[in-house]
Amino acid sequence: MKKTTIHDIARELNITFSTVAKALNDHPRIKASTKIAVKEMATKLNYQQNKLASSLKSGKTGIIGVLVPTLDVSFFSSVVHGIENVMNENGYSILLYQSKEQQAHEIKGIETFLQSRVEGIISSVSLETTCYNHFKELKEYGIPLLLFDRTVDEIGVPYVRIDDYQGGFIATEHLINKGCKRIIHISSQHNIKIFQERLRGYMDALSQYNIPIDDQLIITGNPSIELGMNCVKTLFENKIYFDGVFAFEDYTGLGVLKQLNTLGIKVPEEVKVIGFANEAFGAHITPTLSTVDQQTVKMGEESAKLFLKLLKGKNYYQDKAEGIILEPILIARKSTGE
Amino acid sequence: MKKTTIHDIARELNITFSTVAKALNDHPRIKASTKIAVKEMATKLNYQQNKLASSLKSGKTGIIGVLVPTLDVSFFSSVVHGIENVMNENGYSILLYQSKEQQAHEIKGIETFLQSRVEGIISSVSLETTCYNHFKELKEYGIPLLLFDRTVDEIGVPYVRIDDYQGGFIATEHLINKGCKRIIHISSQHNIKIFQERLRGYMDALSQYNIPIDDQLIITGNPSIELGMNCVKTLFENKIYFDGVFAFEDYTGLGVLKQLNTLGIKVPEEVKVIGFANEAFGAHITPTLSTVDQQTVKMGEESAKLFLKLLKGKNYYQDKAEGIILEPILIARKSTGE
DNA sequence: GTGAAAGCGCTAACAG
DNA sequence: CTGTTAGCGCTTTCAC
Repeated sequence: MKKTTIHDIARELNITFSTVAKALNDHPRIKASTKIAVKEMATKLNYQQNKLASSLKSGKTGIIGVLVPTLDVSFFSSVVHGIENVMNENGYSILLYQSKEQQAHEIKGIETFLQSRVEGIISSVSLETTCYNHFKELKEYGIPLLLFDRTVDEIGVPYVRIDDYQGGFIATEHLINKGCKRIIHISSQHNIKIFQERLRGYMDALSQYNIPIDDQLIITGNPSIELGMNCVKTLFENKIYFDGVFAFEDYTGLGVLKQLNTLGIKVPEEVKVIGFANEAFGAHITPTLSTVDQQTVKMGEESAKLFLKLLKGKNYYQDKAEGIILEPILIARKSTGE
Repeated sequence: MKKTTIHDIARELNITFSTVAKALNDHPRIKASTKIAVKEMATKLNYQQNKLASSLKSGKTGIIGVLVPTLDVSFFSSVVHGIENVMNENGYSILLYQSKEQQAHEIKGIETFLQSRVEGIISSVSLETTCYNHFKELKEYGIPLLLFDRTVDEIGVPYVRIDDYQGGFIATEHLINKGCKRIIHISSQHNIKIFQERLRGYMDALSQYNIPIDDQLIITGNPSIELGMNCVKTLFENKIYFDGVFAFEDYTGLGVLKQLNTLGIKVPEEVKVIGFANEAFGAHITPTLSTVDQQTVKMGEESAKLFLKLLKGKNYYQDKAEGIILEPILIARKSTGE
């Protein structure tokens, strides 16, 4: 069935389509009575405005591209949830793309967005991205870009993330306060700023409390339960003593708990463990896992709000990129003896 | 900066824009040399096809609307993850909308999709939807619609879901096999088919094993940890004996475990518990929670595949709606004594 | 108040 | 092999 257009409405009412267009857009110079007539006819004919046409003409699509590594990780889906909420309230729609942690997909996603003439892009950089030209070009083209969580300074665009340095610091400090002296830090093997910041927070906390930094105690790998398990196994086999573990994300922390349990090492009595991200399972496992909350939904909402605020200003790209740093929140639970 | 169009390319090359258009679309009657020249110029000028214009003209947007209650529940985000994967591989983009479990938002979402001229909609019905006209109209308009998980027969469109009856049956049967005689079922207060089917499976399993159905043992409420906790508390206070609980979803099952633990009732020795959905936390809590897996990512992928298959046929809406029923998979863990 | 007309950037006949 | 032409459905001056 053919969709009805403003021409159909015009024909029925014996007026021109341009009058119909104005009536539907509540143009001030259109008589109230014809506005009513037009709108009645519109609903009668099931008229739905063709946004393709109006966007083509007006140059505004009302669409924001959201590019994330995957939706199958609660962190990202929560953030997207927050983004969609705010964007939706402000009349924008979300075009969704998953990079699958691959640079090639990221590039394709941005290309798709450009072709769809999105009014801006909100993204979190994939782990395997090493070259940022596809993001930098957006800036040159004047397409608004905002990065959240996995931000990259070099790109120089507005950003929203938590203070990962602070998060790493308070997590480590918490372990120190609970009496830990030899604290393992498990981090990422990837060159991702947020993980490096957590590491920096870890090191500074140790320094501040006069605990020597031991390279043996810093281990890297790919975020996973297995990583946590393997770390503990290896440390144990190499007879490296430790009494605290700060894992850069909760699944790795979970692996640590599992392996400690397998080895019969008591948590929190012998070893205390803290993760990062406040994944849903942490509050329900035994022992409950201490962690650092990243305010995911809020991160999405703040991303959308900052984006819209900048969009409403004259030029999105100011002299220096504005950003929001959310506070990491320590969630102390049983795994650190709370 | 003004976006470059085929006219810009044409001007640079002293040919007409229609030749450029054909060259870019690899039209057979265009000389190889000019195709090369055009494509080189296109990349040189950073040309990006304007899909708004091409969609407007061709009537094909390559966009699918995905309407789900929320992304802040891992079930839905996993399914959307699966949908996006398959759609992306097939050259489609996803326009995302969350209904927030409200009929009004659902209606607005569909309206947005219609205005954006999506080529179809994949959705899961909100809990608070009582009137399905907004979905039925899509069928009348000939807009392809596919429902997953929370499907509604009355709407009469293609669907993908698991066999919830079977899921309810095997969950209950599992408890019976483990020796339970008085099995609580916690279900939804909403009139949602999938939950009613789980209930039906529960009742049939009891009947088949000659266990009387006792209305006292069937409780309804809103899916949540609190629901599970309150159910156990109430049963206990009313001195209603039970030795098994089948919760219609995992969070409710988790609440049951928590409250049983608080009351000092041993799981699985005194009471066995099984949930439904295989949420991420279930494998990591203590005791690990038995559950029924819904194959979420596969559900998304199958939804997209069936949708695309029907779309490629002559008419999407056949005589009778085709559907895929995925098999529920019993995940037996410690909470049922596995 | 309403109408006429131009044009957004592209596709797809049809003409040469 | 390339060019001409007519729209897709809308927004937006400018005229009346």
